[in-house]
Parts: sequence; structure tokens; C-alpha cells
Amino acid sequence: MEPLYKPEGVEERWQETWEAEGLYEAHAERGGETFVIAHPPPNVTGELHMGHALQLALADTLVRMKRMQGFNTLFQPGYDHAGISTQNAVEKDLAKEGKTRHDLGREAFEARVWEWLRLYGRTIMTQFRRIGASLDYRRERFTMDDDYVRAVMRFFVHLYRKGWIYRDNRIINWCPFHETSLSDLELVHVEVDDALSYVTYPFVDGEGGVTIATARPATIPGDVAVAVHPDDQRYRDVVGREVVVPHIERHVPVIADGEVDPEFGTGALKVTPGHDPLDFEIGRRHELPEPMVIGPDGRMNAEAGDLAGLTQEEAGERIIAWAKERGLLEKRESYRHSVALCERCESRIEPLISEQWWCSMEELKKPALEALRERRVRYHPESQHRFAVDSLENAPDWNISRQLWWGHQIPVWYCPDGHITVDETEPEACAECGSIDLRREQDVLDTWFSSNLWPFATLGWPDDTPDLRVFYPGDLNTTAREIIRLWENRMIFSGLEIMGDVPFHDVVIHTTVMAPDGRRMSKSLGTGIDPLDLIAEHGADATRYGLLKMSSSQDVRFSHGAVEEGRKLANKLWNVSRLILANAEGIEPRVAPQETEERWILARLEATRAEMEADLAAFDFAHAVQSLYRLTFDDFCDWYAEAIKPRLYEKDEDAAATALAALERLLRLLHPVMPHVTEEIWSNLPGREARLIVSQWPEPDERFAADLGALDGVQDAAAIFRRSGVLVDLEGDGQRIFSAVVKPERVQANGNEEAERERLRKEIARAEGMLANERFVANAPEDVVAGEREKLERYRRELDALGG
RNA sequence: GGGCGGUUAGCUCAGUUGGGAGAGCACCAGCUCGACAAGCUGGGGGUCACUGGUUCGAGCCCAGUACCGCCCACCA
Repeated sequence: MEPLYKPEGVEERWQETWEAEGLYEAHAERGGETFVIAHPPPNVTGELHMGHALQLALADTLVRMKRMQGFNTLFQPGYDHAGISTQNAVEKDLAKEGKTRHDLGREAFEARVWEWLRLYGRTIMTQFRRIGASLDYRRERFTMDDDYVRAVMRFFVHLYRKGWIYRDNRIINWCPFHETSLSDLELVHVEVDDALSYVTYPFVDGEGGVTIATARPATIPGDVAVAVHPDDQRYRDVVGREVVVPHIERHVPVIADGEVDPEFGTGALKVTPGHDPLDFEIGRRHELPEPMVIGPDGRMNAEAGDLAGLTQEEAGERIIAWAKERGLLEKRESYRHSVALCERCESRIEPLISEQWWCSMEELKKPALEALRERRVRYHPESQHRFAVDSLENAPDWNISRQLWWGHQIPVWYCPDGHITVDETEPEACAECGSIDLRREQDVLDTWFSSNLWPFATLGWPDDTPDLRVFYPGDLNTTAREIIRLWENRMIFSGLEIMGDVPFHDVVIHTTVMAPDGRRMSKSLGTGIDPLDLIAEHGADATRYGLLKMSSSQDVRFSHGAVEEGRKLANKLWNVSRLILANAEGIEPRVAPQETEERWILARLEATRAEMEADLAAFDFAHAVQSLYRLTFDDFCDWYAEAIKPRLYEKDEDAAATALAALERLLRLLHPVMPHVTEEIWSNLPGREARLIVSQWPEPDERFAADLGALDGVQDAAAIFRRSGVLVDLEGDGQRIFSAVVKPERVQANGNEEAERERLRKEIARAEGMLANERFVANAPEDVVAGEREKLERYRRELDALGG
């Protein structure tokens, strides 16, 4: 064993060994209590990023502890086909050849996607392995696998037959590049500098007109009304009159609608139902026509008259010029506002009216809300629970169709008469008229529609499988905040609807790791830190430790120090193992405590076991690793190992055997967080048959717990060691030396002890002061007062022991 | 505009029913003694963002202010 622990090579070797020996595998027939995490499937085109790494570190720590505790543990891996993201990647690839997907046609494009995925996709599981994630990789699923597609079709048909899926013409977000609708959640908003144009719409009869403000003059030909707030006195006499829309010269009414903001612009809003979500609503309320003047390609269409074919920018300029010539342009001012972009291609989103498939939330959300309110699913932290409930309560109907070519094609067939046949597989004839001339719906489903099924489709649903019976429902899901509405809530209602039970009971909303400068980590900003670089430099164990350490609050700046701390911990563990192993040749681990320090370290190990279990039960990973760090560095290495050194050198068998036993317990506690270095050390221990990964988690041990109490309940090692006489200070330089163990009567006075006495005197003075305060004694809870009395007595005893 | 979170040492962050202001890194000093110099020992360093309140006592509880961040939102 080298004095410097080098994780490279060691970690890969154990990862391969564990997997080859089948130690990651879950088997339904094994029986016993289960612990299941269906890990969020990364995009099939994805690369490991900090979010994945953190998520894996959190989940794998739990999985490994549960595995050691004897649970039948399933950690489910797999990939999401990520419709628009994958299609976008392949289209970019095609663009390099100067082609678009239309040059290939749908079938050939789909084949191209599969080929592309064969070459470049599915790489992230290798990276998952490299961080030590103990997923059952044999069970890798893909949302486009035949079985999974069958599940998606079954789900769609199920919802359709319940009457919760319908088709409707509504305003949607349209990406002109991908030529598809997008949900609100697939957009990003950015601030842009634009112009706000004040244009006057003259009255049809009489002088003057109404001036509106618009940032999108190109939509003017789609105007069907001008709207003002009903209480707006400025326009009291105008409502009901007609005005002329510039350029297209359409006569439209002035209407009153409460949604108009009187504060904005002139307080008058041009109403364009075809190209604005708010206007669409107003239009429907007032039963206005819904002309569209912008086509799916983002350019002006035939409805726009002589502007047809122009870009919106060109059309807007033409219209503004037209108004200016006629004195209808009051002013133009610069205007900064946010616009919606497609999150994949950053094209500007066009709101337009389109026929889409929708999923009603009305009935689906009811049982899910009930489950959340009854805490059958708990969000952590608790504040996210309220957000989840609010989001679900207010969830609008869900646009589930996308005009993409990569995804699950909607299982709907049309006959020439327009009848609709819905089935899991291609029907032979129209269900209504028997026509065999059927054409399948071209749209595919929103990717999240299939992601919803992840917790049970990966287990074999719609078939009734042993896996499904044993491993559903699962236990928890870990995810980022922004995924709550996209995925978590939808998994909950899908699980309840299909399986009759929630898919998991806890949702851990994890920390967002920001760049060191506080900005979001992002490829485009160049602020990202590659977890694989961290693993290469410091090892997977150190990276896991660092990420867990950072996981305390809602957002945290990435800290190299936390990862380096993990590396130091691994190295420390490695070296203290060398000390013990070098002095315990031929000795078997045995708990045979002879001295105070041995009883003390066993008690500390026991206390830390309890702390760690409590911390992890509360998903407080940062505290768990902090406990482990203190235990290893402060207690085990700095105090215990130093204290037993002399006896180890003297070949004291009890001391060596106990040290081995203590080390075993330490390794077990650390394994969930730092699996590789602990397994490596474990393999060097005498008489080890089973791997550490499947060894038994330490059982609570009353002896040690009682000892900790007997040691005065004080966890301060210095106080205990000083009293036991193990701790001696050399005169003069204040060095702490253990090499000469002396009896209590030989404990020498020194600077440290004086400092300790001083500390105790201060404590005693404080406690005395409080207890002398009548109002404190009268008003404070009894146990607090009693606690102070106990402390006072204890401090006095300690001070006496130090000869103060 | 709404929601959530943050402000504690030079940096990243702990601080669990209100009673000692802490860790790691960085810095300074001293140590190669048979685990570890990626180490050990010791040390310096903070007006706990600000204002007010409650309390015998506030980093912690309450009200407000300022700044930072994230998420969400149909301001044309």
C-alpha cells in the first residue's frame, strides 16, 4: 500500500468488479423489503453534467446504504428519447451536409435518427458508471423501445377512452424552425431591445381615432378589434364605435375587456386573436373572428394581402411607413421587453392558432392533489411541496401533440370521411364507417407524455410482471426544481390513474449547483464544470463527497474546496488503514476494548451511525458527510489512532483486533458516500469474504451507546482523553504527543489545560449568572433550567478534575 | 408581477426547541517522532446585510428596508 491514495484505476476496477459480480442487480424473486429509485432518464443524446452528477451522488448514497441494510434494492437506469432535443441534434448534423429533414422524408429521417443514436447516443451510462452509480445496468430502458412504445400507446388510448384527450383549435407556441407546437415549459424568455410603435386607428365615422401601442406591427393585419379597460374614463365614449385597421383597412369595433391594462401604452390594445395568447382569450370572450396573417414558417401569409411572403420585420416596416405617410404614426420609442424563444433552437416563438391534441387535467389531477395533501407523496424541502400543490391545482389542459418526426406517433387514424379511430395498433378499418382507407395522425406526443410512465413502464407495464408487482411503487425520486411541473406531478397522476398508487413517496428537490461566480452553469455561457474532469482529477469518491457537501441549500456556488476535502478524506482513510494493517498482521478483528479511548471510539462510531441514518432519512446529505468527516479525521485519526499507537507498536493483540473492528465499522459507514476507497481498503482486511458493498450495515449497539453516556455525554475528545490520562502535553512547545502514555496522576499542567480551565470558568460564570436570574428561572421551561443546572455541575466537576 | 431562497471569517458554507460564533480552504508560526508534508500542532481573522420590536438574553423569533440569486408569469 502506497502512502498516497491514487483513485485512478482503483475506482474503475471496482466498478467493473461490482457490476461483473452482479452486485448492482435487483431480482424480484429475491424477496424482502424493497427500496426502489427509478432514476430520471437522461436524454439519449446527453452528456453528464453537474446536475446529473449531484443527482446520482444523492440517490446512490441512499441506494448503497439501503443495500447494505438488506433491502431488495432496485436502482433503475435508462434513456429518454427527448423528442425535440434529439431531432434538433440530428437536424444540425444534417445541416452540415446542407440538408433538411424534408430532403429525407419522414421515414428516412427516423432511420437517420436511429443510426445517429447508434453512433453518438447512449454514452451517458458509461459516465454514470464512472461516478460509481450502482444502477442495475442490465435493466437499461429506452422510451422508444418496442415495449415502452406499447405502454405509451396503451396510456394514450386509456385516457382517450376516458374522454380526457381531445382535439381543439387553440393558440399555441409555435417554433418556426422546428415547425411544431411547444408547451409553455419548453420556452425560454430573453430580454430584447425592440421598438414600441404608437399607431392611430382612425374612426370609421368622424374625426380622430384610437391610438394603440404595439411591439409587433406585423400582426396589425390580423387585428379584429381594439380593446380598452371598461373602467377607463378616457375611452368611455369610444367603446362601441368602429375604427379602421391601418394598411389592411378593415373596420373593427372598439370593445371593453377587463384584461386590458390601462397603464400600458395608451391603454388601448389592438386585438389579434391569431397571434397573441391574451388577444386570443379576449377574442373568444367577444366571439371575434380569428384570422392568421403569419404562417408556420414565420412569414406573412396570403391573409396579409400584398404583404404575403414578407418577413415580419419587412411587413412591420411597410405598415409603419404606410401609417407614417398618413399621419397615423404618433411615435416610436425604444422598448426593452422579454420575448419567448424555443429552448432548443432559440428561434422566436410565434403564437398562432393550431389544431392540437390536448389532455384535460380536470379529473387526472384530483387524486394526485389528494395524495399530495395526505402526504402520500412528500416533497423535500417542504417549501417545494406547497409549490407542487399550487402548480397542480392551476395546471391548464396539456398540449400533448408535437409536429415533430421523432417521437411516439399518436395512435389515431382518420378515414376519408373524417371519422377518428383510436387504437393501440393500426386498425384494419375505420371503427365508424368501415373504410379501409386510413391515414395515421402525423403528430407525435410530447416527450413528457411518455416520461410519465417511467416508474411502471420500466417494470414491464402494461404486462403484469413480477417486477411490477414487487418493485412498484418505488420509494423516491430526485430532481431539479424546474422539473416539478413537467414531470414529478405528472408521474404522480399517471401512477395513480394506471397503477392505482403513487409511484414514490418522497421527492427530493436537490440543490442547484451554480458556477463559482454565482451564475448558472451553462455550456453557452462557458460557466460549466465537467464532473468527469473532477473525477479524473480527484476521483469519483471525492467528487461524490464534494457534491453531497454542497447539497445543503437551494442554490450553492460550486466549491473546489469541497471536492478537495473529499480527496483528503479518502487519503486519510487510506493511511490510517495502513497504520492499523501494518500492526495487525495475523490478527482477526474483534471488539475487545481495554482502554477508555477504545470504548470512546466505538461509542463515537455508534453515535455517527445513528446521526447518519437520521440525516439521510431527512435527505440531509450535507450533514451526513460532515458527520463522517469529523468521525474520520477528528475522532478516528487524530485522537483514537494516536492514542492506540504505542500499544499497536507493542503488538498488543487486543488493541490491534479492536482497531480492525473499529476500522471495519468506519468503512461501512463511509461506503455509501465513498464506495471505491472503502472497498479497496476492505479488500486488504484479513478474512474478508463478502464485498463491502454487500456487507452488513452496522446494527445499533447498546453497549457502545451506553458507553458514550458513561463517558459523561461529552463528545469533546480532549476532555475525555485528558481525564483518562492518555493525553499528555510536553512542557514548553504545546505539542500534543501520545507516544508516552502516562497515568492520570502524571498529567502535567500546561498551556492547553490552562486554556481549558479558562473556558470552563467562563462557562461556569455564564451558567451561574443565568441561574441567579430570577426571571430566567421563573419563565424558562423547566427542562432548560434543569439543563443549565446539569451543565453547571458538570463544568464544576471538569474544572475540579483539572485542578482548577 | 408572483413564488422560493440567500446575506455569518479573505473564499465556499455550517450554526437543530433563543443562553458558548464554527468548519474546510486560504493566511501566519512551529514540527519529517516507525499511517499520512495531499500530514501534524498551534495561531491570527467576524458590527452574524441594515432598522426597529419581543425577551433577563437574539445569528436564531416578529415587522420593515436594501441588495443578490433561482423558478414561474399573456404586460400588448
